[in-house]
Amino acid sequence: MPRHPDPEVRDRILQTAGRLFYAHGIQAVGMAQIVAEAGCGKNVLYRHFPSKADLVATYLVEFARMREDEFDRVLVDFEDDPAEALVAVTRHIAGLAAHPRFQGCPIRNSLRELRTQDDLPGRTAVTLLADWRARVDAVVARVHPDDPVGAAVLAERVWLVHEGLYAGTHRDRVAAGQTAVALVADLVRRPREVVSA
Amino acid sequence: MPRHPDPEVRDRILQTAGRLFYAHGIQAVGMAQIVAEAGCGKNVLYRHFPSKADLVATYLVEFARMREDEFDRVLVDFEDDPAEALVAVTRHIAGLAAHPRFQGCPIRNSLRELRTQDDLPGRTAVTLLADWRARVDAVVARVHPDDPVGAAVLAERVWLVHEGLYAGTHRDRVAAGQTAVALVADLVRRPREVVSA
DNA sequence: GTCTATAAGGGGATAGAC
DNA sequence: GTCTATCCCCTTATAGAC
Repeated sequence: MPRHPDPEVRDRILQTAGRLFYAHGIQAVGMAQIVAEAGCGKNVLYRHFPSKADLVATYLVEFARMREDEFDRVLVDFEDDPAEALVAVTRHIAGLAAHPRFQGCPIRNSLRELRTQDDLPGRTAVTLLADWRARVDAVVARVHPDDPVGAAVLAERVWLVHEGLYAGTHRDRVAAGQTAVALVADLVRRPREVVSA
Repeated sequence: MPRHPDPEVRDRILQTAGRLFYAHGIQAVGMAQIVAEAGCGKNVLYRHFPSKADLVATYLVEFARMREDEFDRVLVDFEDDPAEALVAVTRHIAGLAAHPRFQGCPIRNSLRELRTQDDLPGRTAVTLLADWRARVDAVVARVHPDDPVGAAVLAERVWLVHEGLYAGTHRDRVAAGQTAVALVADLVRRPREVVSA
């Protein structure tokens, strides 16, 4: 029971909210439940986050930051082999999907759940997803440094596979992960197809 | 203004509910809104559907029935060419995804939105998705009639691509559809890869 | 003052009663 | 068809402990 302003409580609120939002969905979790599980007063929550929309947006930003850190940690081992880096990133996602409590991609989930792209969470999700896509594109570009068209085709294909893996509604997510890794490895190692018209 | 039980009103309720559920999400649409837009009394709705869970489950079943009919209409043109049939099915999904009001797959959306697989909508969605998967598997099996392993690999890959396409969170769903069609065509026409261990 | 805890306001949810 | 009952939502405001 700290009596002085506690900078730690904000992190605890955010962590609790993130865990609940991810596990049960954003709309299914109320502010009262977050307060109860975070063990703080409702006043404190609203002091740090003026509204639920702010809390959701912060949750998405925080998740994206953590995911990009993981992304960087995976990439650092494959700096001189972008093709293998792409496979490794896919394998990393497959590892997430294999977790029993995996519930898909929080950013895509929020877009599917909230629908609107006009409010703060919607705009945040669209921006974060575009940033993430740009990162994947950057890696793919290094696979085909002299072939921008081939790189664009490959990026779109890899992204599509990642979308499928992040969907997370497979009957067997482990098998889906292995399939995604094999498929990306297949795509990335073969010379690119002839693109018609 | 019919005074007797109107068998037509059930369809109107179901159609209205389906349109609203798909457009805005299941949790975001209330029974009052459905009643208002269907132009019937609340008691009529609850006479046909005892609870919202029943209405949602019926909505999912009805959608699956319509989608399987579309599936059959596409397949009938490619009875002797299962590989092209698979590409055609993918192209059909791509056409759906290209629609400006496309919101992904209702069945997958309900699983993502509601999370639980224990209640009636959850069980219904899981069953319908398994049925749909079985249909895709049946077509893929005819592509490699003498190679069950290759067929299983191909089915898993095609399903993964379809999952990605149905996710519907792409920045450009038309491009994603073209990519999916090209990718499935690529997968289905090449001899299968050597599967390691 | 800052924390926790609780209550209230305004709205909308599902469901049922008339 | 309307109207009501009961509950939960987000949000704000109040009451009391340190």
